[in-house]
Amino acid sequence: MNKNVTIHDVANHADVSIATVSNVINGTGRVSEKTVQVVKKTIKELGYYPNISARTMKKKSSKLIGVIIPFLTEKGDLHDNPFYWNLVSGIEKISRQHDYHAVLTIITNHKTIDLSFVKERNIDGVIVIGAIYNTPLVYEIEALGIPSVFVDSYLMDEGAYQVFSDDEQGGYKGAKYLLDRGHKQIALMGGNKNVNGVMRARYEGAKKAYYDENFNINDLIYIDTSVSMKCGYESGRFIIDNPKITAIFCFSDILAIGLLKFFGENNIKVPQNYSLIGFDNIEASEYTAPALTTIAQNAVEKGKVATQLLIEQIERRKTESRKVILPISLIERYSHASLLK
Amino acid sequence: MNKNVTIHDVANHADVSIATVSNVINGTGRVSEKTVQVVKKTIKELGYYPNISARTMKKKSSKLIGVIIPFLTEKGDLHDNPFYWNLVSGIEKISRQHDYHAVLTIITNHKTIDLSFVKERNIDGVIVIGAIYNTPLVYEIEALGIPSVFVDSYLMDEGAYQVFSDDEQGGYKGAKYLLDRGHKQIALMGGNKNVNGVMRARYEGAKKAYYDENFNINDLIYIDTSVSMKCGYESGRFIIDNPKITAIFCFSDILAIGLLKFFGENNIKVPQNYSLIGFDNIEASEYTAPALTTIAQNAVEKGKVATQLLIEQIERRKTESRKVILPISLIERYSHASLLK
DNA sequence: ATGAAAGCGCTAACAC
DNA sequence: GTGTTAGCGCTTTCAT
Repeated sequence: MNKNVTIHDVANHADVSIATVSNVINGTGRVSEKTVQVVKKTIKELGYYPNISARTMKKKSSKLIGVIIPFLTEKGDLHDNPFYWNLVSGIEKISRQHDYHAVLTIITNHKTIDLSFVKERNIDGVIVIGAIYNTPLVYEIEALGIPSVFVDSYLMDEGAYQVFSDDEQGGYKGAKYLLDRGHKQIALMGGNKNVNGVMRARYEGAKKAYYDENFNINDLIYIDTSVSMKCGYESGRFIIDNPKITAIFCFSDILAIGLLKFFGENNIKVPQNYSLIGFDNIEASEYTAPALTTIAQNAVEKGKVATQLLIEQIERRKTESRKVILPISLIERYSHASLLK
Repeated sequence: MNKNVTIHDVANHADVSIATVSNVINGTGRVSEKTVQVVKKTIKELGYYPNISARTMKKKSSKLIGVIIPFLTEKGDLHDNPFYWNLVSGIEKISRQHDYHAVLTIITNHKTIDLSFVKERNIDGVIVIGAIYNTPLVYEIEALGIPSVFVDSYLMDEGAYQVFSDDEQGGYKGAKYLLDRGHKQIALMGGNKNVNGVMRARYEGAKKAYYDENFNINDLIYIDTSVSMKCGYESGRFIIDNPKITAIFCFSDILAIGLLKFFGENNIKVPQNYSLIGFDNIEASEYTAPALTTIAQNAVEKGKVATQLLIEQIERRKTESRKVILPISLIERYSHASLLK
């Protein structure tokens, strides 16, 4: 039972001063090799662990990273989107590698943002997921005056550190892929693109494909919904009510999975009756029937990159860039067909 | 720019001592109503936030909860199991409600368990997910000598605080449900039940159903695999190679989703050719074709309960019990059929 | 009802 | 190469 072993105990046992112990621990100052060994041995014997709170007080750095996840408390509990978990596990991994720890905070209600823990705990930097441009959360984060990285946020602020996937390219690729196969009347399905930058970027990408290929932009329909299987399911009605539509490009695999259920129940075949493309490439997208053609992004990687960017900021090392755009790719599976002969 | 406002600043501005300010903040001691008001006003004006590190040093309590998630770094990256995310969001929610913060730690390699952060950061208590009985992790956690709650761990230690679903009852219900419908040759599919208590409990439950209903226990097959869609898919071969099997009870919806894909590709119909039951009731289980009959458990709730139990321990309030078993229920959907006329 | 002061465990400037 | 010491910002005991 080594209760509360402090640097003093180590110093006493090793017969040196606490300053020397501190130097050994931090690799600072000049300490003879012999002393280093003695001190290290004593540390081990005594089962000494440095007290990070004390260190935090001196250094004004807690080695803590705040992860802020805003949940729109609407109907669709975002609980069920595996995307977050992947992101967080990427964040955790890199944090740990650099001796940081991740503190999770889920903000449920935008009206009562409470960022006080950042000051109270001397949080070194924060990673914010899916913030929305021109929103109190963004201002409050920036007002904190500490390093921050925004993921999937599409802030206009050029100075902000941001990480996102190449959503526009993804939207472009998906739409072009469909266009190339003879689909002209495409329904896009996603979250509110006026507010959600990710959705807007994907939408803009799809639109660009229409322009580039000289198709009529009016044939592009946007179904504005929430990102959940349920909403994907419920949007099915609209699609079959608009008989011109031949393909649907869901801006989330989650939506596509819901829609697939609706189609199944109504005896509509994919890809025979409709071509369907998803977005995200979540694991389940490979296991739908038919397996979903989708735009892949890597959430774990996204979390890792965001954390690296943050830590570089915190430690004032060179930061390669303020904005990292992760590549996406199209995974061809079996939910699409060509209309061409 | 209120940089580093301390209790001294507040005391100066309010023209009281720091002790009084401290008393106001903590609601301790006797302070006149008037002073309270003045101090509170000053705190607001100055934008003062108490420094938790300093408080931690005095009180030996950090208001930090460690969440420890062991990942078996095998093939199946557990990244993709939405279960964890639900659990964690439940933990985070209750933590925040009680002014704690959750620090995530994912232990990837059992050989190098590093729990030093618990001592270094004065972590008040830990929640461990899916630990395995008689394993170094468990000993090290218990050696920490701080409050802990084990989730889904099935430790034999009667003194350990534990939370899990009624897995045995779930196994029982699922098997009995199938038995009642004329299925005798049932394949169970799950993780290694010699090591994983959750799987063992579900298995024992299923076995019990066989006993209770006087069926031949030899007709119960256990397919030992890893919990991933891929493994569910790959286990399909074994099932069709054992023609007596008429029903499969997957101890995770994830597995059932994988198996469903195998069946689909091989033109095998569910529930016409096989009855299929899952476990967990993840959101996707409602969106498979056919929708999955499954045993439901509530991961968010599990996280919440575990956190409550932990905080009660930490704050030495009465703890109702050391072991909480959450109820499960059977959700009837469309992946099963009766063999009876 | 309020204040003075000790001390939590550490780092870092400075002295030796 | 090593030791002394002054805080970091707070809580808490003990005076007043």
